[in-house]
Amino acid sequence: MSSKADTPSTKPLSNSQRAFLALRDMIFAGDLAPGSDHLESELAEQLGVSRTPVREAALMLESQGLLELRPRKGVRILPVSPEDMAEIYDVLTELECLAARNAANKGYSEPDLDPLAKAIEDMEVAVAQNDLENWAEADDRFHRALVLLGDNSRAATVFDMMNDQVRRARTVTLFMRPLPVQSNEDHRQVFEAIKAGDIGSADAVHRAHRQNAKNMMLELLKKHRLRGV
Amino acid sequence: MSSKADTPSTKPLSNSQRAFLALRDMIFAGDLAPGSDHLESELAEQLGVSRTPVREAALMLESQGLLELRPRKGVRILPVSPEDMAEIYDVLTELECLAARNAANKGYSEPDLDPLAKAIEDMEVAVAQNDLENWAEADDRFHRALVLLGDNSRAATVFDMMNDQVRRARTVTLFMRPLPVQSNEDHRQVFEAIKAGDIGSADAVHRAHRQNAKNMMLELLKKHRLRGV
DNA sequence: GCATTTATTAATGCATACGTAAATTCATGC
DNA sequence: GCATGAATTTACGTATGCATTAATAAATGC
Repeated sequence: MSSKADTPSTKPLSNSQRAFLALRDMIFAGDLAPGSDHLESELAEQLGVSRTPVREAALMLESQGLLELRPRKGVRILPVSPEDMAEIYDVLTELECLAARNAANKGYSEPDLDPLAKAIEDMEVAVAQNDLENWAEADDRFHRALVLLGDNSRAATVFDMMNDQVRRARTVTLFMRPLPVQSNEDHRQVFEAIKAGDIGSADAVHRAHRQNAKNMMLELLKKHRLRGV
Repeated sequence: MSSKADTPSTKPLSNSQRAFLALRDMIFAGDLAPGSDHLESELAEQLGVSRTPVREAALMLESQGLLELRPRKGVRILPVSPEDMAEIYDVLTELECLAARNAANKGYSEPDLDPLAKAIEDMEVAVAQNDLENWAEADDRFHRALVLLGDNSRAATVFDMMNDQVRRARTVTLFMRPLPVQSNEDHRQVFEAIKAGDIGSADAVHRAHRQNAKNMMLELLKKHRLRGV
């Protein structure tokens, strides 16, 4: 599951870009554990390339806040503490609410909102089937579609960065949480507000939705003593 | 003028980091013009290092949105269109208002707010002396101090990135704008709201302040036909 | 004279080599 | 047995070299 739009055009990826994606996936999959150190040379060998592309990938990942280059200690996968997660949720909330207001303000027609509608449907089906994995995927899709409708590429880029970290935490906490019934109701309300062009409501409902998500996540991290995800 | 906190500790900067700072400054100073292309080898020669640190610096600058690496065309300094600037201001507005609310909510004592007070004073002196350069510097200081009081390191990092771009545009437009008298009044109101712990007011006042700044900047860019700053 | 193909150039992406400085091990003195 | 200092290892930062391939120029055919 990649956060960037998967362009179907088959452009030849450079080794650096592949290393970037590979390392990112390894971090999300937990193959590179939070807090762990890894030598550039080891990673290079694992990926079957020289140190150069690994280093370049590491520099990019560093500016995305996923790891840290520490001279002579290797790259350190940054753990995300509950306090970090609170920060991340706060930023996400602002950016998504900005998007929700912009979307409501633009007077989108129904087809434009299809991605939102589809994601909502999928979430409802998933909840009915008790399928949390598919729910999480559709939930992610909803939030990203919302941000795209906000039509602010910089907000979208920052959203992707932050959302990556949430995804990482969610893979750990997904099965600890109750069924997201209220969440689905929230999404529908946000959708209706945007469709109706009700800017204030879109912001308010989505803000409350995100606040709940934040509290839920922090509760889970606290309850299960997950201090560095 | 660096956006990162200037740590007084004299740590030996690597060539890559120096190249990063040097290139960034060259972009802000206009030595590397928006839209211009530059070969890695040229830049390397200018900076007196090999291509490697230049490349690493370019990668970092790319993820900050200041330039773009285009195979065989060199690095391209990204121009910032008025539409881009609108996006940037919208993101900045959200992050700063988040900070203003958080700051108001924390119940800071007077000494904590000193950086804000000092910046406001300096701005008033600068305006009285018709010194726009010093005003801009103090204004920047105010906004950054505000974000720091918001106590969200991720928001601060993103703020720095976006604010860099505004600074670049402001060096061009600074002397086209009227004296920022209203702006100073706004700052004082934000300060008072934070001191009083009035979250709603801090958000509302600062939001309006930022909206004005955005409109002013966009007007200037439009009026002077500056389509790629 | 124009289009198409071939040859040349040149800049990148990447591997590799190497000096340097940190970290570790070992040795030595007390 | 411990601390201090010397020797060694090691990982990084950076320079360099080279193969690849896009871009440009040249050449050929019609």
